[in-house]
Amino acid sequence: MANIRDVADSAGVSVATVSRALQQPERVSPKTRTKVMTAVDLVGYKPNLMAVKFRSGKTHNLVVLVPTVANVFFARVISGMQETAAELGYSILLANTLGNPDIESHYAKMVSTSQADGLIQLRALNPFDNSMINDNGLLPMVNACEVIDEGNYPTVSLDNRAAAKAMTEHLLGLGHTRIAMIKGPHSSPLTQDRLSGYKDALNDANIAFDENLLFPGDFTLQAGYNAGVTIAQQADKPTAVFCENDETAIGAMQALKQAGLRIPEDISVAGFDDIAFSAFCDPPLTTIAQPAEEFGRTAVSLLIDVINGKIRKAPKVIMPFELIARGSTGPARIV
Amino acid sequence: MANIRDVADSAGVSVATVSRALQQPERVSPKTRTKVMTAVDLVGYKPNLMAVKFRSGKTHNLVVLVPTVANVFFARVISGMQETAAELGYSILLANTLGNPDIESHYAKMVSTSQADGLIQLRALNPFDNSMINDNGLLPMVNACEVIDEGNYPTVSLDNRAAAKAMTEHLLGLGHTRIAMIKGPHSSPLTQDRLSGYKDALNDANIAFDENLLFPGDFTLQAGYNAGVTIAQQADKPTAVFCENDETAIGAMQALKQAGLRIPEDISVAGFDDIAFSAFCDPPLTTIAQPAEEFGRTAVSLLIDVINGKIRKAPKVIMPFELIARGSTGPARIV
DNA sequence: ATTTAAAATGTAACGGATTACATTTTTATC
DNA sequence: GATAAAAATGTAATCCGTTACATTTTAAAT
Repeated sequence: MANIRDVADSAGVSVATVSRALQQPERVSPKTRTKVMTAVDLVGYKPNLMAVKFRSGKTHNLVVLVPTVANVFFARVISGMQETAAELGYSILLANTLGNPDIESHYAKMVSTSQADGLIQLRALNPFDNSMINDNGLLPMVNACEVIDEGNYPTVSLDNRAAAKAMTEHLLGLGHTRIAMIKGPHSSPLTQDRLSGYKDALNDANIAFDENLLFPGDFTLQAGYNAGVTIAQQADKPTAVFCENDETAIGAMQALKQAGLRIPEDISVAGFDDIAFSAFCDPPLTTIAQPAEEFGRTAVSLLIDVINGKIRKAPKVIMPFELIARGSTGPARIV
Repeated sequence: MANIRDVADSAGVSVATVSRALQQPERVSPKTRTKVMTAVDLVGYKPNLMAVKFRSGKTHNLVVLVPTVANVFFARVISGMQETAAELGYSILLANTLGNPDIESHYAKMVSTSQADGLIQLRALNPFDNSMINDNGLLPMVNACEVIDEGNYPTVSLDNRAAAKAMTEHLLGLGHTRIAMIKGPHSSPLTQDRLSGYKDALNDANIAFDENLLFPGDFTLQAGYNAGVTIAQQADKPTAVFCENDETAIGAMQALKQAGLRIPEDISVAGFDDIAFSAFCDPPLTTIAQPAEEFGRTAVSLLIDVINGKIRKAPKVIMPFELIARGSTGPARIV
């Protein structure tokens, strides 16, 4: 591989001149510029960006930890990230962690080992050991979507509690009083927040919270299906099911329909996220839309501010949500 | 940030000794090893991997170009990649290109600019200009899933033609003779191959190919829906629709059902890919399953062989497929 | 033509870890 | 205890651009 010295030799100038001709063309005479460009082509010079980044100490890489890119919601967030990153001259190094702590740690260490300038987590947990925190006591990091309170990191999140409350109120407004909830993974603060919002709405409506209407899940189609099967078998069925994400809802609908229940006539189903499939399932799913791409854009933009020291107090950005009412929810069946 | 010299000073040894204590502990005395380790902790030393990679010329990074991580099939492929890469000590730099040539080029250049050792493309086109081809005339690259013939690159692909033929034969076997096809994007060789397989089967069955049974698509839910609407409006409807991917099929089913057609009684629908949603839609989708994770594993493993110069003639790996018959296909309605 | 300022170019240090080669220390052997 | 061999450690070059500082060339002004 040709290096800058080969170009300098070929052009008959010094390496400094070559560097200037490439980085700040106005600093060299037009004659020299031409000579250098010709030499670059001649020797097939490609700058070794590893060397550049090594010397400058700035990699212009951002690591993004995603539990799984297979989550359609995350995919949209990532698109937004890539967009803003490209605009600001950064690359996204996307780490599909599969929840594996080894993979998480491997990629997160890219920051402390100078391979990336900052980190965005699209997940809640923060199990990084201190080896990942740099000397200032703070890793350049932003938490998005699933947010933790601990730590002085900027966050971009939804008011999940308010959104879940809004959805529950939507169901209450349709006359439902026995509303089941299929939860997300225990470890996720989303699950806690959405559950709280659900309870808030019940409370405001003077309906007692019933532990038996809570079903476990993990945000997957299969978990939703399993919960749906259980619900369909119950003697005293709920008239509505609020699922903590759309995958869960789609899985649950499948089980409920297979059990002979009509949606929404016999039972209403609501989701959360508004993934693409939700508009195309049968019936189309009532859900909470989140500005996914905007999550990504905001997170990247915040992270770059952190990296450039432009942020003093860590901002906590709350994004707006929208309740999308579709065919999967309807008036409660009179029992 | 503490560097290796700080450690050396703190431990009272030379930098060479520190390096050896960390890389090849058996090369230094136990006494020294302890001193060095203590110093490492004391000064909070984290090796600058940018420096290491710069000097060694090996980044142990692999760039993966994906048109969109939102494609659930690709998400599985990526998981497989990450798995094998981690095993072999490599990191995956995932580039969600959105089909944007600027983004593609940006990430692909990471190889020629020494920021990554190799490249995997999960897409067919090969528009890279020569600036990305290094001096040996060949970029360390593997094409997976969507494969091009040109170029002497290893490939991992499915026999899409055979798979499409198998699916068409499945439909023919159910008595269908008017089988529509909703295609993928024109630019994709997958589309060509799957169309060829479809024609092969028709040909073998002595059924004339009918141009009017071909509908455009682009692998999205919306495109499938649009095609479904068109099909449902036709006077002389086909009795089966073969979609070139599952998203398309799910979108099409939605439109057909909304138009009052029963699936599969009135019309059968088949897809391709076996994404997770396909088992949970209504009715569950008959489709072609591909070993997605295995695609990823194989691609990474091949690429690393290429990087290490272990490959002479570029292998062309063909992965097996499986037809998954579910509820969306049934006997043709007697007309 | 001379002086001065501005523009262009060159020289060399630097970033952080690795490693070939040189040197010192330890261990083994007689 | 002397000598050789082996082990441990140190010195300094290296990877490749960038850039502060030094020097040379060109242009402008008198």
